[in-house]
Amino acid sequence: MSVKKKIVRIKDIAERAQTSKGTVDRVLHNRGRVADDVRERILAIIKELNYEPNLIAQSLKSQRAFNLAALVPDPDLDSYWEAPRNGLEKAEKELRQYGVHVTKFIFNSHEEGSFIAKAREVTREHPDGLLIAPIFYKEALPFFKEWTEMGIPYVLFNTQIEHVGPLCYIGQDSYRSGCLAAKILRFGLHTPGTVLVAHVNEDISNSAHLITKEEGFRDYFKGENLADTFKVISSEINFPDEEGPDRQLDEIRKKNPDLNAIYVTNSKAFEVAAYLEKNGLTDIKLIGYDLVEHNQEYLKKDVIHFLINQNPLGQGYWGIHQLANHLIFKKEIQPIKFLPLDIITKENLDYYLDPQ
Amino acid sequence: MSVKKKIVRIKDIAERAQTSKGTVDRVLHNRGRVADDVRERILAIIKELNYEPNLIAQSLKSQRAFNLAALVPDPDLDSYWEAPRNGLEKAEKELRQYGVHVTKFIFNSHEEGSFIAKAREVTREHPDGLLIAPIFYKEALPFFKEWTEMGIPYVLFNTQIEHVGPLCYIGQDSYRSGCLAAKILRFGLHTPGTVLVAHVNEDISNSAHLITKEEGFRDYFKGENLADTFKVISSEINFPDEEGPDRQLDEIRKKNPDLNAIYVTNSKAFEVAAYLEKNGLTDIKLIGYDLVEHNQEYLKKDVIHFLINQNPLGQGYWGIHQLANHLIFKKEIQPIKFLPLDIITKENLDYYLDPQ
DNA sequence: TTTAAAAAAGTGTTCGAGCACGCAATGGGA
DNA sequence: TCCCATTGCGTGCTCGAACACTTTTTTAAA
Repeated sequence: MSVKKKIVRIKDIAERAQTSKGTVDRVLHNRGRVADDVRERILAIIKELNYEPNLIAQSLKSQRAFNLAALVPDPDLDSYWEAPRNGLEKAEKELRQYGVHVTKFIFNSHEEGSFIAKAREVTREHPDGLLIAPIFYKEALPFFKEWTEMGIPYVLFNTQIEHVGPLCYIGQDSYRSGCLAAKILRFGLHTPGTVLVAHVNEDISNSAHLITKEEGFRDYFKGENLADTFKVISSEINFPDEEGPDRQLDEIRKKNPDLNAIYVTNSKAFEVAAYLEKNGLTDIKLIGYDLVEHNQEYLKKDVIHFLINQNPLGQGYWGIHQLANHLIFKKEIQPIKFLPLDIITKENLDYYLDPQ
Repeated sequence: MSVKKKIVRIKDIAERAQTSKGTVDRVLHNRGRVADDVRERILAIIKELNYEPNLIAQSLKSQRAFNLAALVPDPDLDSYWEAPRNGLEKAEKELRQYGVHVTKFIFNSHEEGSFIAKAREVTREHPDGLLIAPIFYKEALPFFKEWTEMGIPYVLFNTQIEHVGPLCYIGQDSYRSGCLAAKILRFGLHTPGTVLVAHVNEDISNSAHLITKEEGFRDYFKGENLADTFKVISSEINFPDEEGPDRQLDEIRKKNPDLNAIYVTNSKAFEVAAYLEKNGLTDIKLIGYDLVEHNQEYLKKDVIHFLINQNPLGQGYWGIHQLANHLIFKKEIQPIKFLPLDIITKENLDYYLDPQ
């Protein structure tokens, strides 16, 4: 017997309280102008009937526009940023019904000045909410203060920054991420040797999360009596576009002939993979991050053995959704939303490329 | 300059076509009684303006109730089925606004008769849609025919059955799943030896997907010149609750002293793990499926090295959503929705336990 | 040409919540 | 007593789509 569930409406409450829906409405929204005894009676009935507003009718009526801003690096300069853009566009599409519109402010991920200029633009725009990839730590700080004062909620993603009062952070637990990388490499290491942590083409001073990854990685190899078997070294490998990492890697291999695994802490594993392939180094295990096209190629060729997916698409997607949850649906927001550490191989790659 | 994005309404289309919203409505719903030339004009305008109906207004108006049924095994008898239940309850909660209500029909996963009885109940109830875990292949077939005739769309999950005309299947690609398990084990295997595929406490005759997993697993070890290095054997290991798999596993080890890896094709890896732990067999690699509690324990103790998550929660969740997409939102449904093959270790387990 | 039937097109109400508006009752000051 | 401000409360329109209902136009038969 499937009985149709009764929905409690404002009108029902009004009838029961022998008053009108206008009055109930005023009580619900604390708009005042209601006699105390009537308010008490209405509140009691609301509780008794367990009234829950019909979100559908609610959002149909309100129809207000929510202008969100997204401050993200240019995907044309670093293809890693394509995914967050797709994610936020997907969320925007879903939420357009609710009046959400996202304006993108694209900056050059290699120039602090460009970031500052775009951040200023955001301030001028005065959006209802902001999604930001704060890859320039120092430069971003004063803006956080400003936006907080202006009452603009902002969601951080990709790079975790503590104590700046964002609505929430979306991304990975960098420390755990390092542990996981270590665990996987260790599972595939058959002989004692040296393991390299490589920070490729990234300014470490602005990227605390890469350091955190290294910590997690090193701590794993410190535990479980692995310290005697494996030596962990780390290196910043920077080079201009035309060159490759060849010179630096040659040097490292000369110093450590027993090098048998490399952990690349960002999406640039393909640079190392190209080097390994060129030199026929098939017995060095390689693990890196993110499903950018070049990484996928080498993953399919088994030059890169595993990739950890930071789910950049999900970061963009959930970032916009968190803002919507806060602004539109008035939901409580968890200050940290860690996304899963997805382990990717040739065999399960497909499922992580285009979500549903 | 943030211009408010114009939303295209039926009325807008009507105005542009110099007709009334009633006519546009008839065109949109193929209700006929519209002159051909007018219909053409309206369709052109709909395309041009890229009209998308406002789902909010739509569902506010219709307010009809959708009674869905879920035919699933009892979680109290096999805790694996807790997750699908949670998933479908989560989906139900999200969709309650749209009038969705899910009635659960719980059967005993060890008794065909119980399945048949509950399936009959479903038929009697005549729901608007059905989500079903068809673990009893032979017994389910006649019901599929019946439900098709009654016009009840049904979504299969967990077990893929071909050619019965479901709305869609939700679950994993079993073949790929086997390949992946092989790939991971092989990555950790340092010495030649024997690899066991174990079907634990499951009636193979009713579980084609376990066979498919084994195929994928074997094919991986056939490729890449691994056939000389590793021997793959398989075995059905069945035992009553009080006993363990000890006798059978002892025997297998006696015949294959070089056994160095075991692949359990269902969620019962913990049974094998208990055996390995008891006998101190720390150098046998073990991989299995699903995050049931016992598996988690042994994963944390590193007795189980990896688990592949079949995302049973997601299966329940998406199953209900697919029905809703079909019934309420009239979306085109892909006949197969493969869920990702998530690789789980101790380090990333947390992120897969409670979704978002 | 008239007329009825059929086809085509237009109008108006409904869903539940939000909010503007307006009316009635009360109170205080002159 | 009159006037106006304040408080309390009710009415009615709106959002966009769905659909029942009415009105207009066309077509075919007499």
